[in-house]
Amino acid sequence: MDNKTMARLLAETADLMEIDGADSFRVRSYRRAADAAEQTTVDLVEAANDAARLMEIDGIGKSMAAKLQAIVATGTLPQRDELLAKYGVGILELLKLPGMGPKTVTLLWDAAQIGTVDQLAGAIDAGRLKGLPRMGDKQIEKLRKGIEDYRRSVGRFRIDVAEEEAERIVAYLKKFKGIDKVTPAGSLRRGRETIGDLDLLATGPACAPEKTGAAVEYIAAYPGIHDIIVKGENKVSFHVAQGMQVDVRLLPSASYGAALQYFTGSKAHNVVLRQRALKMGYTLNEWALARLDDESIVAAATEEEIYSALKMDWMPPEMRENLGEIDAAADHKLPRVVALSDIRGDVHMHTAASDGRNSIGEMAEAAIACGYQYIAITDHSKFIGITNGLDEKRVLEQIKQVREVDSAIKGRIRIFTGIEVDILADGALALADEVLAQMDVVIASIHSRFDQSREEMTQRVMRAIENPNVRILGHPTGRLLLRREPFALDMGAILRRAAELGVAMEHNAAPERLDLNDHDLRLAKELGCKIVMSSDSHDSRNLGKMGYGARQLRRAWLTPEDVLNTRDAKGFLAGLRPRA
DNA sequence: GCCGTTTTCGGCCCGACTGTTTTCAGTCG
Ligand SMILES: Nc1nc2c(ncn2[C@H]2C[C@H](O)[C@@H](COP(=O)(O)OP(=O)(O)OP(=O)(O)O)O2)c(=O)[nH]1
Ligand SMILES: [Mg+2]
Ligand SMILES: [Mg+2]
Ligand SMILES: [Zn+2]
Repeated sequence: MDNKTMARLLAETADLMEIDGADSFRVRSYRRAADAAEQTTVDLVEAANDAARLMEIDGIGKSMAAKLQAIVATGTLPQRDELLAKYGVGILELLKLPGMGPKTVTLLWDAAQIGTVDQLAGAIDAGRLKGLPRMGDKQIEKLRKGIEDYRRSVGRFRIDVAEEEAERIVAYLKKFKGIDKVTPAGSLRRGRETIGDLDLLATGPACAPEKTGAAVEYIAAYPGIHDIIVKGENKVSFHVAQGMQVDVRLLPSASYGAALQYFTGSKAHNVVLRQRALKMGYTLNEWALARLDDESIVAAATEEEIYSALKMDWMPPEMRENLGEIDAAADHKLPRVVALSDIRGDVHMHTAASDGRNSIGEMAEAAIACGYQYIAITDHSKFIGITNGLDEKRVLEQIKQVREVDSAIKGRIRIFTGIEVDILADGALALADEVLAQMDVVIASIHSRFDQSREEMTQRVMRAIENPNVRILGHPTGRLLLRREPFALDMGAILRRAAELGVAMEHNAAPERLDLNDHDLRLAKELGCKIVMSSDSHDSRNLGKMGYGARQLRRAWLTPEDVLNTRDAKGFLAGLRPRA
């Protein structure tokens, strides 16, 4: 049992309760608890014997704490089991169809004994839906298309992929006279590692009420469109050929701040912010913040004005996940989170000596162009499955080469020696200790045997960081976004020990990794671990591309002090694990 | 079911779009 599974059980229970006709606020509290289980840094299994500790988590009360304890003890939740026995598992998938909500699921179940997607598809083909309440021809066609879209849907997208798509669409939209500004919002603006859809805010005179007709037609004529989902006066939603959904929202320039605030979200942040507005005698929507009594507008043009009228500091979009930022902003206690521009060096990169493309000198020149003060050359160690990994002899040669280039470059940048040494299946390292001891930056990483059990993997990493030469744990979970799951690991135990030893955790900023993720970065900070953000470049052109990584650090509320490579070269080395 | 700068009871965000609704329900952002 783990937090993620517990979150899924609670979310499924919420879905089932809603289909079963439960009170909607009660359903909402289950959804809230599911989100809390997923986002909390408390290990729910560890905390299960302490109800008071569970109840400290926002959204977990007395009753939810007891349910969490039951899940840990038995592996299931009786409520969920009973409802599943009544409706069958297929009902959960049915609810996932676009356009399908709890009311329609209940109708189909009561009136036509439909409880799975396949049964629905069969009923549509057989014409069995005709005559059901609220089931006209258009509604039935909508459901048929819903099944088609669901079966074709590809899920979420990596943020770099989403951003590229967004840039194409933004460029098209901006060409329309009267659309002044197109601002990406939603999870893309918040910097989430994956993006469910693109949310684009269009503002300008052509987006003002009663005047949107031409702009809407122009948007709907975007050449990349596969199909249009909805098209109204104030918004257009469509799929592009690659399957990504795009929501374009049109609002007048005077509402820009309220609109951007709304469309940036997150949903949970919006709901709490709107509740705060109500308590203060205001109402907040995407058009404006207005007084409840005479409906006069208090703020609308900028986000700063909205937050300020709510007696809060403005905060970066990355922090808007309802994880304490509303209270912090109201108390004027928001931390100054780290920015990409704070980064002064990059200490994980490969050269042509192993599987990179460039020489040491080329990497150094590229780093100078990025404005960095130092880099470390960290090629792979010799290991099965690694192209061209360095053995002890080649490592020693490379140390010499690095020192030569470093002195030839005459202080324009500092080049540290280093290695990305493999952690073998038993936790030993792939290079001899005497050699590792001669290098500045020793990153230990796992590139093999991802299938080990949680206990084996935890022991393996523990043994590796106990080696006094290891100064950074590289891409600690090994995940590849949307391709390979993180390996099973007791992250809390690793981070606690790493903090004691002074081993820094890497945030690998390659967009397919972003490892550690935002959640584990928050946990690392809580447990006192230092972080190093690195590009893991295999090509000099990728140096400096750590923007998505910086967004993850900000999502974890990390400040420059938490990130070692915001320091100068001397400070960076001093922040690493002390050498014996 | 959760929660408290009026509350331990009585609230719980707010608007756009679609369909068959003759006055609004359902779904989604
Ligand atoms: N007030 C309010 N705003 C919402 C609600 N649902 C969505 N929003 C706002 C905040 C969201 O960030 C924004 C875009 O909605 P999306 O469904 O696209 O969510 P988001 O982009 O955050 O995540 P995603 O990666 O697309 O799954 O719209 C809601 O129920 N109430
Ligand atoms: Mg979105
Ligand atoms: Mg959206
Ligand atoms: Zn690696």
